Amino acid sequence: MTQQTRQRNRRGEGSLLRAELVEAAARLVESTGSADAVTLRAVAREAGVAAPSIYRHFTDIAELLRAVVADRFQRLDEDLAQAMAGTSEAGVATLRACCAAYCAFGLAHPGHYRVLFGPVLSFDPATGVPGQDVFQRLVDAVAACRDGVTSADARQAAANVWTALHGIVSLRTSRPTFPWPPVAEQIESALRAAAP
Amino acid sequence: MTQQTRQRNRRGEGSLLRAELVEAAARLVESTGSADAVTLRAVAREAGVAAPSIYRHFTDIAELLRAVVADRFQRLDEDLAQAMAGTSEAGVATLRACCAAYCAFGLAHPGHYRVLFGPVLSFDPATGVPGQDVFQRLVDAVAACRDGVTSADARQAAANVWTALHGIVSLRTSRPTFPWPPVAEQIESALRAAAP
DNA sequence: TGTACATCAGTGAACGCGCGTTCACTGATGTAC
DNA sequence: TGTACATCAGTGAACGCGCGTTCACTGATGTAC
Repeated sequence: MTQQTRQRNRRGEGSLLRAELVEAAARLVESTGSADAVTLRAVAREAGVAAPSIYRHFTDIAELLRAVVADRFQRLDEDLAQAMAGTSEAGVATLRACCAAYCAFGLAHPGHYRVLFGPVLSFDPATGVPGQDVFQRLVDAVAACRDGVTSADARQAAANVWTALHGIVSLRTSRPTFPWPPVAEQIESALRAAAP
Repeated sequence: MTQQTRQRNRRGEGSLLRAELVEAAARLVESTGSADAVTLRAVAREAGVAAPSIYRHFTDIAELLRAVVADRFQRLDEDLAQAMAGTSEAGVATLRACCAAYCAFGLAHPGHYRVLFGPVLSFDPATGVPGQDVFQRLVDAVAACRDGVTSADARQAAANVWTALHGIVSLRTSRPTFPWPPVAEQIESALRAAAP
Protein backbone atom coordinates (compact mmCIF):
# COMPACT_ATOMS: atom_id res chain seq x y z
CA MET A 1 0.00 0.00 0.00
CA THR A 2 2.56 2.56 1.12
CA GLN A 3 5.51 0.93 -0.70
CA GLN A 4 5.70 -2.49 -2.24
CA THR A 5 9.47 -2.49 -2.60
CA ARG A 6 9.95 -2.74 1.14
CA GLN A 7 13.47 -3.69 2.13
CA ARG A 8 13.68 -6.53 4.60
CA ASN A 9 15.47 -5.52 7.79
CA ARG A 10 18.93 -6.94 8.34
CA ARG A 11 19.53 -9.80 10.70
CA GLY A 12 19.36 -8.61 14.30
CA GLU A 13 17.34 -5.54 13.31
CA GLY A 14 14.01 -7.28 13.12
CA SER A 15 12.64 -5.16 15.92
CA LEU A 16 12.69 -2.16 13.59
CA LEU A 17 9.51 -3.49 12.05
CA ARG A 18 7.93 -3.45 15.48
CA ALA A 19 8.26 0.33 15.64
CA GLU A 20 6.95 0.66 12.09
CA LEU A 21 3.91 -1.40 12.99
CA VAL A 22 3.19 0.78 16.02
CA GLU A 23 3.38 3.89 13.86
CA ALA A 24 1.21 2.35 11.15
CA ALA A 25 -1.41 1.38 13.73
CA ALA A 26 -1.20 4.85 15.27
CA ARG A 27 -1.92 6.42 11.89
CA LEU A 28 -4.98 4.21 11.51
CA VAL A 29 -6.18 5.02 15.02
CA GLU A 30 -5.84 8.73 14.29
CA SER A 31 -7.67 8.53 10.98
CA THR A 32 -10.52 6.32 12.18
CA GLY A 33 -10.74 7.52 15.79
CA SER A 34 -11.58 4.02 16.86
CA ALA A 35 -9.59 1.05 18.06
CA ASP A 36 -12.17 -1.36 16.63
CA ALA A 37 -11.56 -0.13 13.10
CA VAL A 38 -7.88 -1.04 13.30
CA THR A 39 -7.65 -4.55 11.94
CA LEU A 40 -4.57 -6.67 11.74
CA ARG A 41 -4.72 -6.76 7.98
CA ALA A 42 -5.22 -3.00 7.75
CA VAL A 43 -2.10 -2.43 9.84
CA ALA A 44 -0.18 -4.84 7.62
CA ARG A 45 -1.31 -2.94 4.51
CA GLU A 46 -0.45 0.41 6.08
CA ALA A 47 3.00 -0.84 6.99
CA GLY A 48 3.51 -2.45 3.57
CA VAL A 49 3.99 -5.91 4.97
CA ALA A 50 2.26 -9.29 4.79
CA ALA A 51 -0.34 -9.88 7.50
CA PRO A 52 1.39 -12.84 9.16
CA SER A 53 4.52 -10.73 9.68
CA ILE A 54 2.78 -8.98 12.56
CA TYR A 55 2.84 -12.18 14.59
CA ARG A 56 6.63 -11.97 14.72
CA HIS A 57 6.26 -8.93 17.00
CA PHE A 58 2.84 -9.04 18.64
CA THR A 59 0.74 -11.95 19.81
CA ASP A 60 -2.42 -10.23 18.54
CA ILE A 61 -3.88 -6.92 17.51
CA ALA A 62 -4.77 -6.04 21.12
CA GLU A 63 -1.13 -6.13 22.15
CA LEU A 64 -0.25 -3.87 19.24
CA LEU A 65 -2.96 -1.41 20.22
CA ARG A 66 -1.73 -1.40 23.80
CA ALA A 67 1.68 -0.43 22.47
CA VAL A 68 0.10 2.44 20.53
CA VAL A 69 -1.80 3.63 23.57
CA ALA A 70 1.26 3.47 25.82
CA ASP A 71 3.28 5.42 23.27
CA ARG A 72 0.73 8.20 22.87
CA PHE A 73 0.18 8.48 26.62
CA GLN A 74 3.90 9.01 26.95
CA ARG A 75 3.88 11.71 24.28
CA LEU A 76 1.02 13.50 26.03
CA ASP A 77 2.89 13.27 29.31
CA GLU A 78 5.99 14.73 27.69
CA ASP A 79 3.94 17.58 26.21
CA LEU A 80 2.54 18.41 29.64
CA ALA A 81 5.95 18.23 31.32
CA GLN A 82 7.45 20.50 28.71
CA ALA A 83 4.63 23.04 28.94
CA MET A 84 4.84 23.15 32.74
CA ALA A 85 8.61 23.48 32.70
CA GLY A 86 8.26 26.42 30.33
CA THR A 87 6.52 28.64 32.88
CA SER A 88 8.75 30.94 34.90
CA GLU A 89 7.22 30.77 38.38
CA ALA A 90 5.33 27.74 39.67
CA GLY A 91 1.72 28.67 40.35
CA VAL A 92 -1.47 29.32 38.45
CA ALA A 93 0.56 29.92 35.30
CA THR A 94 1.88 26.38 35.53
CA LEU A 95 -1.58 24.93 35.92
CA ARG A 96 -2.84 27.04 33.05
CA ALA A 97 0.01 25.88 30.82
CA CYS A 98 -0.68 22.29 31.74
CA CYS A 99 -4.37 22.66 30.83
CA ALA A 100 -3.55 24.39 27.57
CA ALA A 101 -1.11 21.65 26.58
CA TYR A 102 -3.66 18.97 27.44
CA CYS A 103 -6.29 20.59 25.23
CA ALA A 104 -3.79 21.26 22.46
CA PHE A 105 -2.83 17.60 22.37
CA GLY A 106 -6.44 16.42 22.30
CA LEU A 107 -7.52 18.90 19.65
CA ALA A 108 -4.47 18.20 17.47
CA HIS A 109 -4.87 14.41 17.66
CA PRO A 110 -8.58 13.77 18.19
CA GLY A 111 -8.38 10.16 17.04
CA HIS A 112 -5.64 9.28 19.47
CA TYR A 113 -7.32 11.23 22.24
CA ARG A 114 -10.56 9.37 21.72
CA VAL A 115 -8.86 6.02 22.08
CA LEU A 116 -6.72 7.09 25.04
CA PHE A 117 -9.65 8.40 27.06
CA GLY A 118 -12.46 6.28 25.71
CA PRO A 119 -13.34 2.90 27.16
CA VAL A 120 -10.19 1.34 28.57
CA LEU A 121 -8.64 -1.31 26.37
CA SER A 122 -7.78 -4.42 28.29
CA PHE A 123 -4.37 -3.77 29.81
CA ASP A 124 -1.82 -5.42 32.01
CA PRO A 125 -2.70 -4.54 35.62
CA ALA A 126 0.98 -4.93 36.59
CA THR A 127 1.89 -1.79 34.65
CA GLY A 128 -0.90 0.26 36.20
CA VAL A 129 -3.86 2.08 34.68
CA PRO A 130 -2.79 3.74 31.42
CA GLY A 131 -2.69 7.52 31.78
CA GLN A 132 -1.99 7.76 35.49
CA ASP A 133 1.22 9.67 34.83
CA VAL A 134 -0.82 12.26 33.00
CA PHE A 135 -3.20 12.62 35.90
CA GLN A 136 -0.28 12.99 38.28
CA ARG A 137 0.94 15.97 36.25
CA LEU A 138 -2.40 17.62 36.82
CA VAL A 139 -2.24 16.91 40.55
CA ASP A 140 1.23 18.44 40.69
CA ALA A 141 0.09 21.49 38.76
CA VAL A 142 -2.86 21.99 41.08
CA ALA A 143 -0.67 21.55 44.14
CA ALA A 144 1.75 24.14 42.77
CA CYS A 145 -1.03 26.74 42.89
CA ARG A 146 -1.44 26.75 46.63
CA ASP A 147 1.10 25.91 49.31
CA GLY A 148 -0.08 23.67 52.08
CA VAL A 149 -2.88 22.08 50.07
CA THR A 150 -3.32 18.48 51.20
CA SER A 151 -2.63 15.69 48.78
CA ALA A 152 -6.25 14.57 48.92
CA ASP A 153 -7.52 18.07 48.16
CA ALA A 154 -5.15 18.40 45.23
CA ARG A 155 -6.29 15.08 43.80
CA GLN A 156 -9.92 16.08 44.20
CA ALA A 157 -9.38 19.43 42.51
CA ALA A 158 -7.31 17.77 39.79
CA ALA A 159 -10.14 15.33 39.14
CA ASN A 160 -12.48 18.26 38.59
CA VAL A 161 -10.03 19.99 36.27
CA TRP A 162 -9.45 16.79 34.34
CA THR A 163 -13.20 16.33 33.96
CA ALA A 164 -13.61 19.86 32.63
CA LEU A 165 -10.69 19.56 30.21
CA HIS A 166 -11.96 16.24 28.95
CA GLY A 167 -15.33 17.84 28.29
CA ILE A 168 -13.68 20.58 26.25
CA VAL A 169 -11.64 18.24 24.09
CA SER A 170 -14.10 15.46 23.53
CA LEU A 171 -17.20 17.55 22.87
CA ARG A 172 -15.36 19.90 20.53
CA THR A 173 -13.95 17.08 18.49
CA SER A 174 -17.31 15.31 18.38
CA ARG A 175 -19.22 18.45 17.38
CA PRO A 176 -16.74 20.42 15.30
CA THR A 177 -19.40 22.57 13.63
CA PHE A 178 -20.90 23.85 16.87
CA PRO A 179 -20.18 27.54 17.61
CA TRP A 180 -17.86 26.96 20.55
CA PRO A 181 -16.33 29.75 22.62
CA PRO A 182 -12.55 30.13 22.21
CA VAL A 183 -10.57 27.31 23.83
CA ALA A 184 -8.67 29.68 26.12
CA GLU A 185 -11.96 30.95 27.48
CA GLN A 186 -13.21 27.43 28.16
CA ILE A 187 -9.95 26.63 29.93
CA GLU A 188 -10.54 29.57 32.26
CA SER A 189 -13.97 28.13 32.84
CA ALA A 190 -12.36 24.80 33.72
CA LEU A 191 -10.00 26.47 36.19
CA ARG A 192 -12.93 28.23 37.81
CA ALA A 193 -14.54 24.83 38.24
CA ALA A 194 -11.53 23.60 40.20
CA ALA A 195 -11.22 26.47 42.67
CA PRO A 196 -13.86 25.76 45.31
CA MET B 1 -31.54 -15.91 19.78
CA THR B 2 -34.17 -14.31 21.98
CA GLN B 3 -37.06 -16.46 20.75
CA GLN B 4 -37.27 -18.71 17.74
CA THR B 5 -41.06 -19.13 17.84
CA ARG B 6 -41.61 -15.55 16.69
CA GLN B 7 -45.14 -14.88 15.53
CA ARG B 8 -45.39 -13.14 12.21
CA ASN B 9 -47.22 -9.82 12.45
CA ARG B 10 -50.69 -9.67 10.95
CA ARG B 11 -51.32 -8.01 7.65
CA GLY B 12 -51.17 -4.25 8.00
CA GLU B 13 -49.19 -4.50 11.21
CA GLY B 14 -45.83 -5.01 9.56
CA SER B 15 -44.52 -1.79 11.00
CA LEU B 16 -44.56 -3.38 14.44
CA LEU B 17 -41.33 -5.12 13.48
CA ARG B 18 -39.80 -1.75 12.77
CA ALA B 19 -40.14 -0.75 16.41
CA GLU B 20 -38.81 -4.12 17.52
CA LEU B 21 -35.75 -3.66 15.32
CA VAL B 22 -35.09 -0.22 16.77
CA GLU B 23 -35.29 -1.62 20.29
CA ALA B 24 -33.08 -4.57 19.41
CA ALA B 25 -30.48 -2.24 17.90
CA ALA B 26 -30.75 0.04 20.95
CA ARG B 27 -29.99 -2.90 23.23
CA LEU B 28 -26.91 -3.72 21.19
CA VAL B 29 -25.76 -0.10 21.20
CA GLU B 30 -26.13 0.01 24.97
CA SER B 31 -24.27 -3.24 25.54
CA THR B 32 -21.43 -2.52 23.13
CA GLY B 33 -21.25 1.26 23.51
CA SER B 34 -20.38 1.54 19.86
CA ALA B 35 -22.35 2.01 16.67
CA ASP B 36 -19.72 0.11 14.67
CA ALA B 37 -20.32 -3.05 16.65
CA VAL B 38 -23.98 -3.11 15.70
CA THR B 39 -24.15 -5.23 12.57
CA LEU B 40 -27.21 -5.93 10.53
CA ARG B 41 -27.02 -9.62 11.29
CA ALA B 42 -26.55 -9.00 15.00
CA VAL B 43 -29.71 -6.88 15.06
CA ALA B 44 -31.58 -9.61 13.21
CA ARG B 45 -30.43 -12.19 15.76
CA GLU B 46 -31.32 -9.93 18.68
CA ALA B 47 -34.79 -9.38 17.22
CA GLY B 48 -35.26 -13.07 16.41
CA VAL B 49 -35.71 -12.47 12.72
CA ALA B 50 -33.94 -13.38 9.47
CA ALA B 51 -31.37 -10.83 8.32
CA PRO B 52 -33.11 -9.89 5.04
CA SER B 53 -36.26 -8.95 6.98
CA ILE B 54 -34.57 -5.75 8.07
CA TYR B 55 -34.63 -4.48 4.48
CA ARG B 56 -38.42 -4.35 4.63
CA HIS B 57 -38.11 -1.45 7.07
CA PHE B 58 -34.69 0.17 6.63
CA THR B 59 -32.57 0.67 3.55
CA ASP B 60 -29.43 -0.14 5.53
CA ILE B 61 -27.97 -0.38 9.00
CA ALA B 62 -27.13 3.33 9.05
CA GLU B 63 -30.78 4.27 8.71
CA LEU B 64 -31.66 1.92 11.56
CA LEU B 65 -28.97 3.47 13.74
CA ARG B 66 -30.23 6.95 12.95
CA ALA B 67 -33.64 5.82 14.17
CA VAL B 68 -32.08 4.59 17.41
CA VAL B 69 -30.22 7.86 17.90
CA ALA B 70 -33.31 9.96 17.22
CA ASP B 71 -35.33 7.89 19.67
CA ARG B 72 -32.79 8.17 22.48
CA PHE B 73 -32.29 11.89 21.94
CA GLN B 74 -36.02 12.26 22.34
CA ARG B 75 -35.99 10.28 25.58
CA LEU B 76 -33.19 12.43 26.94
CA ASP B 77 -35.09 15.56 25.96
CA GLU B 78 -38.18 14.25 27.73
CA ASP B 79 -36.15 13.48 30.85
CA LEU B 80 -34.80 17.02 30.90
CA ALA B 81 -38.22 18.57 30.31
CA GLN B 82 -39.73 16.52 33.10
CA ALA B 83 -36.94 17.36 35.56
CA MET B 84 -37.20 21.07 34.79
CA ALA B 85 -40.98 21.05 35.09
CA GLY B 86 -40.64 19.41 38.50
CA THR B 87 -38.95 22.41 40.10
CA SER B 88 -41.23 24.88 41.87
CA GLU B 89 -39.73 28.27 40.93
CA ALA B 90 -37.82 28.86 37.71
CA GLY B 91 -34.23 29.76 38.50
CA VAL B 92 -31.04 28.10 39.59
CA ALA B 93 -33.02 25.13 40.87
CA THR B 94 -34.31 24.55 37.33
CA LEU B 95 -30.82 24.63 35.87
CA ARG B 96 -29.54 22.34 38.60
CA ALA B 97 -32.38 19.87 37.95
CA CYS B 98 -31.64 19.98 34.23
CA CYS B 99 -27.97 19.23 34.82
CA ALA B 100 -28.76 16.43 37.23
CA ALA B 101 -31.16 14.82 34.76
CA TYR B 102 -28.58 15.09 31.99
CA CYS B 103 -25.95 13.33 34.08
CA ALA B 104 -28.44 10.76 35.34
CA PHE B 105 -29.33 9.83 31.78
CA GLY B 106 -25.72 9.54 30.68
CA LEU B 107 -24.64 7.53 33.70
CA ALA B 108 -27.66 5.21 33.47
CA HIS B 109 -27.21 4.56 29.74
CA PRO B 110 -23.49 4.98 29.03
CA GLY B 111 -23.63 3.04 25.78
CA HIS B 112 -26.39 5.19 24.34
CA TYR B 113 -24.77 8.34 25.65
CA ARG B 114 -21.50 7.46 23.98
CA VAL B 115 -23.17 7.04 20.61
CA LEU B 116 -25.35 10.15 20.98
CA PHE B 117 -22.45 12.44 21.82
CA GLY B 118 -19.59 10.68 20.10
CA PRO B 119 -18.72 11.34 16.48
CA VAL B 120 -21.87 12.32 14.60
CA LEU B 121 -23.38 9.56 12.52
CA SER B 122 -24.25 10.71 9.05
CA PHE B 123 -27.65 12.32 9.31
CA ASP B 124 -30.23 14.04 7.19
CA PRO B 125 -29.42 17.79 7.25
CA ALA B 126 -33.08 18.57 6.62
CA THR B 127 -34.02 17.36 10.10
CA GLY B 128 -31.28 19.37 11.77
CA VAL B 129 -28.29 18.36 13.90
CA PRO B 130 -29.31 15.57 16.25
CA GLY B 131 -29.47 16.76 19.85
CA GLN B 132 -30.19 20.40 19.24
CA ASP B 133 -33.43 20.14 21.23
CA VAL B 134 -31.40 18.95 24.18
CA PHE B 135 -29.06 21.90 23.89
CA GLN B 136 -32.00 24.27 23.70
CA ARG B 137 -33.25 22.93 27.05
CA LEU B 138 -29.93 23.91 28.56
CA VAL B 139 -30.13 27.37 27.02
CA ASP B 140 -33.61 27.81 28.46
CA ALA B 141 -32.49 26.65 31.88
CA VAL B 142 -29.58 29.06 31.86
CA ALA B 143 -31.80 31.90 30.72
CA ALA B 144 -34.24 31.14 33.54
CA CYS B 145 -31.50 31.87 36.06
CA ARG B 146 -31.15 35.51 35.23
CA ASP B 147 -33.69 37.89 33.77
CA GLY B 148 -32.50 40.10 30.99
CA VAL B 149 -29.68 37.84 29.93
CA THR B 150 -29.16 38.11 26.18
CA SER B 151 -29.81 35.12 23.99
CA ALA B 152 -26.17 35.05 22.90
CA ASP B 153 -24.93 35.13 26.49
CA ALA B 154 -27.28 32.32 27.46
CA ARG B 155 -26.09 30.19 24.56
CA GLN B 156 -22.48 30.86 25.47
CA ALA B 157 -23.03 29.94 29.12
CA ALA B 158 -25.06 26.89 28.09
CA ALA B 159 -22.20 25.76 25.87
CA ASN B 160 -19.88 25.90 28.88
CA VAL B 161 -22.32 24.00 31.06
CA TRP B 162 -22.84 21.39 28.37
CA THR B 163 -19.07 20.98 28.04
CA ALA B 164 -18.71 20.47 31.78
CA LEU B 165 -21.59 18.02 32.01
CA HIS B 166 -20.26 16.05 29.07
CA GLY B 167 -16.91 15.81 30.82
CA ILE B 168 -18.58 14.42 33.92
CA VAL B 169 -20.57 11.77 32.10
CA SER B 170 -18.07 10.63 29.54
CA LEU B 171 -14.99 10.50 31.76
CA ARG B 172 -16.82 8.72 34.56
CA THR B 173 -18.18 6.07 32.25
CA SER B 174 -14.80 5.62 30.58
CA ARG B 175 -12.91 5.39 33.88
CA PRO B 176 -15.42 3.77 36.25
CA THR B 177 -12.76 2.64 38.75
CA PHE B 178 -11.31 6.12 39.28
CA PRO B 179 -12.09 7.67 42.72
CA TRP B 180 -14.42 10.36 41.44
CA PRO B 181 -16.02 12.98 43.69
CA PRO B 182 -19.80 12.61 44.11
CA VAL B 183 -21.74 13.54 41.00
CA ALA B 184 -23.70 16.28 42.79
CA GLU B 185 -20.44 17.94 43.74
CA GLN B 186 -19.16 17.83 40.18
CA ILE B 187 -22.42 19.32 38.95
CA GLU B 188 -21.89 22.28 41.31
CA SER B 189 -18.46 22.56 39.79
CA ALA B 190 -20.04 22.64 36.34
CA LEU B 191 -22.46 25.40 37.40
CA ARG B 192 -19.56 27.42 38.78
CA ALA B 193 -17.92 27.09 35.37
CA ALA B 194 -20.94 28.69 33.74
CA ALA B 195 -21.31 31.72 36.00
CA PRO B 196 -18.72 34.17 34.70
C1' DT C 1 -72.01 -16.89 1.12
C1' DG C 2 -68.19 -18.82 -1.24
C1' DT C 3 -63.95 -18.49 -3.74
C1' DA C 4 -60.19 -16.76 -6.50
C1' DC C 5 -56.64 -13.69 -6.13
C1' DA C 6 -53.59 -9.88 -4.80
C1' DT C 7 -50.92 -8.37 -1.17
C1' DC C 8 -48.29 -8.49 2.73
C1' DA C 9 -44.66 -10.18 6.18
C1' DG C 10 -41.06 -12.64 6.40
C1' DT C 11 -37.62 -16.62 4.96
C1' DG C 12 -33.72 -19.81 3.24
C1' DA C 13 -30.09 -20.32 0.28
C1' DA C 14 -26.50 -18.39 -1.93
C1' DC C 15 -22.88 -14.96 -3.42
C1' DG C 16 -18.48 -12.50 -2.79
C1' DC C 17 -15.65 -10.07 0.61
C1' DG C 18 -12.41 -8.99 4.32
C1' DC C 19 -11.13 -10.82 8.39
C1' DG C 20 -7.76 -13.59 11.87
C1' DT C 21 -4.91 -17.33 11.91
C1' DT C 22 -2.06 -21.49 10.41
C1' DC C 23 1.43 -23.56 7.82
C1' DA C 24 5.27 -24.68 5.25
C1' DC C 25 8.29 -21.98 2.70
C1' DT C 26 12.16 -18.65 1.02
C1' DG C 27 16.22 -16.46 0.92
C1' DA C 28 19.55 -13.39 2.99
C1' DT C 29 23.09 -13.24 6.51
C1' DG C 30 25.83 -14.09 10.34
C1' DT C 31 28.80 -17.72 12.49
C1' DA C 32 31.31 -22.02 13.70
C1' DC C 33 34.78 -24.73 12.12
C1' DT D 1 40.41 -18.09 4.15
C1' DG D 2 36.64 -20.81 2.64
C1' DT D 3 32.37 -23.16 3.37
C1' DA D 4 28.56 -25.51 5.53
C1' DC D 5 24.97 -24.49 8.36
C1' DA D 6 21.83 -22.37 11.71
C1' DT D 7 19.15 -18.49 12.32
C1' DC D 8 16.55 -14.73 11.28
C1' DA D 9 12.95 -11.74 8.80
C1' DG D 10 9.37 -12.10 6.32
C1' DT D 11 6.01 -14.38 2.70
C1' DG D 12 2.16 -16.80 -0.09
C1' DA D 13 -1.45 -19.84 0.01
C1' DA D 14 -5.04 -21.60 2.34
C1' DC D 15 -8.68 -22.32 5.98
C1' DG D 16 -13.11 -21.19 8.19
C1' DC D 17 -15.98 -17.37 9.77
C1' DG D 18 -19.27 -13.56 9.97
C1' DC D 19 -20.55 -10.03 7.27
C1' DG D 20 -23.93 -7.30 3.78
C1' DT D 21 -26.75 -8.13 0.12
C1' DT D 22 -29.58 -10.52 -3.65
C1' DC D 23 -33.02 -13.56 -5.10
C1' DA D 24 -36.83 -16.35 -5.66
C1' DC D 25 -39.84 -18.30 -2.46
C1' DT D 26 -43.73 -19.31 1.16
C1' DG D 27 -47.78 -19.02 3.30
C1' DA D 28 -51.18 -16.39 5.85
C1' DT D 29 -54.78 -12.99 5.25
C1' DG D 30 -57.59 -9.50 3.61
C1' DT D 31 -60.61 -8.29 -0.39
C1' DA D 32 -63.21 -8.12 -4.82
C1' DC D 33 -66.64 -10.33 -7.08
